[in-house]
Amino acid sequence: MNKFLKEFKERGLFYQCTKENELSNFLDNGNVSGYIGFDCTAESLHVGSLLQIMCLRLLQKHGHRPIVLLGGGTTRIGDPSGKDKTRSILDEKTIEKNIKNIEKILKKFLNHKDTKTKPIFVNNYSWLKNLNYISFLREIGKHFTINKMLSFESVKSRLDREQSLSYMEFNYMILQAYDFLELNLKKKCFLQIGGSDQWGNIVNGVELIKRYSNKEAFGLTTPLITLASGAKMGKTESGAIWLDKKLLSSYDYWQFWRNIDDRDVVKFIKIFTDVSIKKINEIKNDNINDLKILLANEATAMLHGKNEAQKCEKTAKKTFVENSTGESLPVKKIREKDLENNINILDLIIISELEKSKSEARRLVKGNAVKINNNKINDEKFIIDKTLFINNYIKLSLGKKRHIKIEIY
RNA sequence: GGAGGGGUUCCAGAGCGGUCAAAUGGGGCGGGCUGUAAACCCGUUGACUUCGGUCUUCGAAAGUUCGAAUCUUUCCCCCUCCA
Repeated sequence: MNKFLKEFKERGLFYQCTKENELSNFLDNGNVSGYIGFDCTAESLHVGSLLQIMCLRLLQKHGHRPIVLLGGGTTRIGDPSGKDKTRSILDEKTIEKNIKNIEKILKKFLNHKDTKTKPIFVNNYSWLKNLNYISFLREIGKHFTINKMLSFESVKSRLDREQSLSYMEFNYMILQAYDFLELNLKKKCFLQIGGSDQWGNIVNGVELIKRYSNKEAFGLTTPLITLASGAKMGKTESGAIWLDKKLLSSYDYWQFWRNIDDRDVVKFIKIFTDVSIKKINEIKNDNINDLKILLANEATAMLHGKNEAQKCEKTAKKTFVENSTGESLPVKKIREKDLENNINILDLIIISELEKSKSEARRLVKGNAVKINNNKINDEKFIIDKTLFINNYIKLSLGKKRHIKIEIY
C-alpha cells in the first residue's frame, strides 16, 4: 500500500475512499495535489478542523501538495449537510474577514519551504462569482440528475421532514462538485479529502470529473472524531477550543489537551501530533499523565510554537504541582483607580470574565471554590485591597482548574 | 387534502388555575476521593439582592380571572397516522 495511505490508516484518519487500489497506485506515482475545503462561517477555526489540517500535513510529509480551498463562494450558499434548517447567511464583509483569519491560521500548520509541496490557497468565490448561469447549466448541470440528487442523505432528511430546502442550498452539492472539477482542470488536483459527512459531496465531484473530462479522481474521508465522553470535538461547555490566540490563550489550549480523557490519549497522539507511529508504539504504555503532557506539548507547539508550549508546561507545573503562578497564566488587567471603589470578590470574578453572573459568583464563594493567592475566600463581601497585589498582580482561582492573573495597570 | 398529537428553564421530559423559578433524569459547575483522568458520593444549577425579598421566564400576541406554564381566541412552528 502507498506510504501516505498506510500512515493515514495507521493514524486512524481513514474512514472510506473511492477505488482504494487505484488511489494507492496513483499516490505512488509521485506528487499529487489534494484538497480540503474549509467553511468560512466562523471567524476562526477550532479543534474540530484540526483533523482536516492534519491530513494536509500528512500529504506534505509524503511529498504531495495540499490545496486549501477557502469556501468564500460556497459559504455564501450554506451546506445543507447535517443541518436541520437553513443557516443564516453571512454578509460579504464578515465572510471576507473570516477567510483572511482562517487562512492565517492554516498557514501556521503547513510547510512553505519545499516548492514541490508548497500549499496552494484558493478561494472558490474567485471562480464561482462569475459563473454564467446558462453555460453552467449546459456544461455542468447536464451531468447531474435530480433523481440522484434527491437520494442524498442531506437532501432526503430535509424533504422527509417537510422542512424547506431552498433551491440555493440544493445547489450546494453541485457547486462543491464543480470546485473539484475546477481544481482538477486548473491545478491538476486529483484528490479531495473531507469528513465522512462530506462523502456524498466528494463523490459527486469525482463523478463530475469522470463525466466531464473522463479522468479518474479520488475521494478520501476521515471519521467523525468524538471524545470518549461522547461529545463532539471542538466545543466544550466553556466555549470552543479555538486555534487562535486571540480567542483562546495558548495556556488554555495546552490545558485542553492536558485534560483529555485517558481513553482518548493514544488515539489523539496518533491523530493530532507528528510523533511517529513507531515512537507511539514504544511509549503507549508509559505513564498516562506523561503522555498527556506529550500530547499537550506537541499539539500546542504545532500551533503556537515550541517555546510557547514549553512555557505552558512550566506554568501548568507551577499551578498544579507547586501551587505558584506561572507566566503563561491568562491575564486580565484592571485600572488602579477601579480598586479605589472598594470592589469586592464578586465584582472581581465578573471582571475576570471567568463567570458572567454574580449569582454564579456567589455560589462559588459559598461553595468554597474561590481563592485569592491560594487563600480561600468565604466572604462574598470580601473587599479587594491593593495590598493583596504582589508584584502588581493577584492570582484568582475558581475551583481547581480555573486560574487567572489580575494585573493592575 | 383528511385525522390527531405537541411546542416548558442547557438537553430530554413532568406539570395542566394558586403550595411553580417549575418534579425527575442527563449535562454543566463546585466539593470529596484521585492522577489537572474515569467511576463513585455530596451539593448546586434564571437574574439582582442591604439575604427580608425584588424582577424576568413555560412558542408569539391578545383575553378571562383576585391569581395563568396551566382556561379562551388568533397567529407561528414541529411531529405522527391516513390519502
